Amino acid sequence: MKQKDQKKPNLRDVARTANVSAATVSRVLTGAATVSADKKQRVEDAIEMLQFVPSSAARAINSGRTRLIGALIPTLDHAIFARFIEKVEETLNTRGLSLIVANTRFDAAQELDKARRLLDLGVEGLLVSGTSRAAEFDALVRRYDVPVVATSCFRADYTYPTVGYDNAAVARSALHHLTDLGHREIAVVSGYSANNDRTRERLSGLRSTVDIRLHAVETALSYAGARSAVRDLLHAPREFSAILCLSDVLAQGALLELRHSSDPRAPGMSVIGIDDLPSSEHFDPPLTTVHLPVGKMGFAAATAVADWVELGTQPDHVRLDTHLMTRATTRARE
Amino acid sequence: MKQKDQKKPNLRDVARTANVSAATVSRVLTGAATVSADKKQRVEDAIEMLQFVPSSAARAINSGRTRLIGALIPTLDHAIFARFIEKVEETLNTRGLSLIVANTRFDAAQELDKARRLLDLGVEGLLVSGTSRAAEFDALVRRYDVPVVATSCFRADYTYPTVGYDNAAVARSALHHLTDLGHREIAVVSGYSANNDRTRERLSGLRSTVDIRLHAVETALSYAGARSAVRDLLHAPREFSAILCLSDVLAQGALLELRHSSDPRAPGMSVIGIDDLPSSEHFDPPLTTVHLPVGKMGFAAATAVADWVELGTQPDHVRLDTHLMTRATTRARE
DNA sequence: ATGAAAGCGCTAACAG
DNA sequence: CTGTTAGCGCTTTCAT
Repeated sequence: MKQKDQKKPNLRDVARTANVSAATVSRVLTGAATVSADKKQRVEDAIEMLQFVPSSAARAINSGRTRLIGALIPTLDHAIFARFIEKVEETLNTRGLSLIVANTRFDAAQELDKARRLLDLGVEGLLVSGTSRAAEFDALVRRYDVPVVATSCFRADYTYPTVGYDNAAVARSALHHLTDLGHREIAVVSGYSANNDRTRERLSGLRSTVDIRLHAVETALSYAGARSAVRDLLHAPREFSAILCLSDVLAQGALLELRHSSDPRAPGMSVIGIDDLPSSEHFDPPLTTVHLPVGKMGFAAATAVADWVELGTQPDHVRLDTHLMTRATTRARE
Repeated sequence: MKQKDQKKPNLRDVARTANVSAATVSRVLTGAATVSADKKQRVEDAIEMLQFVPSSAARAINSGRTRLIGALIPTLDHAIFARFIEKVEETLNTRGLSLIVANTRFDAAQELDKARRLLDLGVEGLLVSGTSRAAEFDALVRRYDVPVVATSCFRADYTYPTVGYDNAAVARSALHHLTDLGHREIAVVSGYSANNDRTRERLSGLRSTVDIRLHAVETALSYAGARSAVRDLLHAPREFSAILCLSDVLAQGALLELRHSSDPRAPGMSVIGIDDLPSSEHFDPPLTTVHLPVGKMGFAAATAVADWVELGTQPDHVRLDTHLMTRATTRARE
C-alpha cells in the first residue's frame, strides 16, 4: 500500500519489505541454502504481498541456462510427427526442460532459418528430422555449440547422433512380406521424395532388391493423393498384384480407392503400409503395415538431447526396432 | 589467437578486438543507431573471427522481452489440435514470436502446472483451450500479468477473450441437418465429457431441442471407441436411424463399424460428424460433417495474443463461422 | 558518430 | 545463518 503499484516489484523490493538482504531472498527462491524459519516466512509473506515474480531472464543470465530445447520438424499435420512431438514434450518436461517447436514444411531453407531463430532465442539443444539439411546448418550449430540430435532415421555415420529406425530396412521388410506372399509385380506409392529424405531412404531400400518388378509413383501425402495415384495405376497398362505404400495415410487412401473402384483386380489387391497409425488397426479392413515406434522415438530423442545438455556427454546413436503387423490387407497372390 | 579459446567471447571481447566501445558493438548488433561504415566493418569482422553469439538472456533482461508465447493444449495427438498449433506457430513466427507448447492431456491440474512453468520461463502470453480450468489459474495469470486468449470456443462472457466457434450452435446445426432429413430418433456419440468442455458445450446445444429422441453415449475419442460404441448401440433395444458424432474421428469409426456390421439397419444409417478433418472428404463414403475452420482459428488466436502483447490492447472475442458439409453419409429417413 | 558509465534483476563468493 | 560485494552480458542514457 505504501508504494505506487505502477512498477513490477523486484527481488530488492522483496528484500526491503521483508527486512532481509537480497541474498536471503534469493536463497528462499532457489531453495538452496538454509534460511531461518523466521526470515523465510517473512520473505514468503513479502513475496505474496508484493505479488513478486522472479525474472526468468535474470535467472538465465546468472545460471547461463535457458532450459529450452528446440525442435525442427517438417509438419505437425501428420499424425506421426504430432505423436512424436507430444512424447518429446512430455519427456523433456520430466527433465525440467521446455520445448519450442518450429515447423519447417520439409524445406531446408526454412529449417535453417528457424534454427537460427531458435539458437538466437537461446535454446540449449536442437532436435531435427532426417539427415539432409542446408549446408550452412553445421557451421551455425558449431558456432552456437549446442547439442543436435537427428530423429526419424538411424545412420551411424551421420554428423549428429541419430535416434530412429533404418528406413531402408523398414521398406525392405514390407517388400519381403509381399514377395513372401508370392507377389512379383508391385506398385510402390510414396510421397514426393524430393524434399523428404525418409522417403528417399525407404525407396533406396527397395531399389536394391532384384527379381521383383517395382513400379513406383509419387503423390501428395494424403488420402486424396493416394486415391488418385491408385486410380492412375489401375488405368495404366502395367500389371501388379500388390501395392506397397510408404506410409499408412497413403495405404488407407489406397484402400478407400480400391473399395470404390470397379476394377476387377481391386478386391484381390494386397496393400501394405508403413507407420502403423493408431487408426490403421481399426481400419476396415485392418491394415497390414510396419509398426514404427514413434512414442519410443520421442522418448529416446528427448532423453538423448536432455542427457547431452545436462551431462555434457554426446549420446550414442539409437536404433529402434520395427516390426511387421500382419493384418487383413495382404494375401497370397492367386 | 591471443586469448585462450576456452571461454565464450562476449560483447566486450568483440569491442576489444574491434577497437571500439561496447556501446558501438551493441549498436551494430541491434542495427539501431548509425555507426560509421569503417567501425561497423571492424565490428562485424571481430564478431566473425571470435565466432561471437549474443546472449539471449542478457538481451531479454534489458529489453524486458522474451518473445515467447506459451500454448496449453489438451493433446497434439488429434489432427484438429495439431493443425491448429501448426498455424499458430506459423503466425506467431511472422510476428517475431516463438511458440512453446505444453500438453495438458485434458487435465486442469496439469494445465495449471504447465501454466506455472511457462510463466516462470517468461512467456509473454498464453493460449489456452476451452473455458474450464483450475481455480488458481486466474490468480496466477493476474500475478504474472500476461495476456491470455482462450480458443476452440466462443463465449463473449468469458474472463479471457475467446477465439473460436459456438460449440452448442455447431452441434445444433448437425442435429438440424438430421431432423430436416426426417430423423427423429438419433444416437449421439461423443468423447468423454467429464474433462472436455467443448464436448459438454456441444452436448448442451443438443439438449435444448425438443420433439426429438436423443440417445447419447460417451466413448473413447478414437476409431476403436466409436466402433465399440456403435456396436453396443446396435445391440441395444433402443431404435435410431441416424448417428450424430461429436467429432469426425468418431464418425469415421462409426462408418467403419457400420460397414463391418451385419445389422440390417447398418447400410441405411445416416452418420454426421463435426470437425471436417482433411480425411473426411476422401473417406468412403465421403463424410457429411460440420466444417470447423481450425486453420483460421490458429491464425486468429495467434494474432490476438500477438496484438495484445505488442500493442497492449486486449483484443475482442472472435467468432468463427462454421458450415455444414453435406456429403454422402446422410440421407432422408426411409 | 562514439565512448563512459550506469544499470537491468538476480546469483554467488566471501566474510562474519 | 546472513549480509556485503561483485559481477553475469548487454543496452542505454548522456556527454563529447
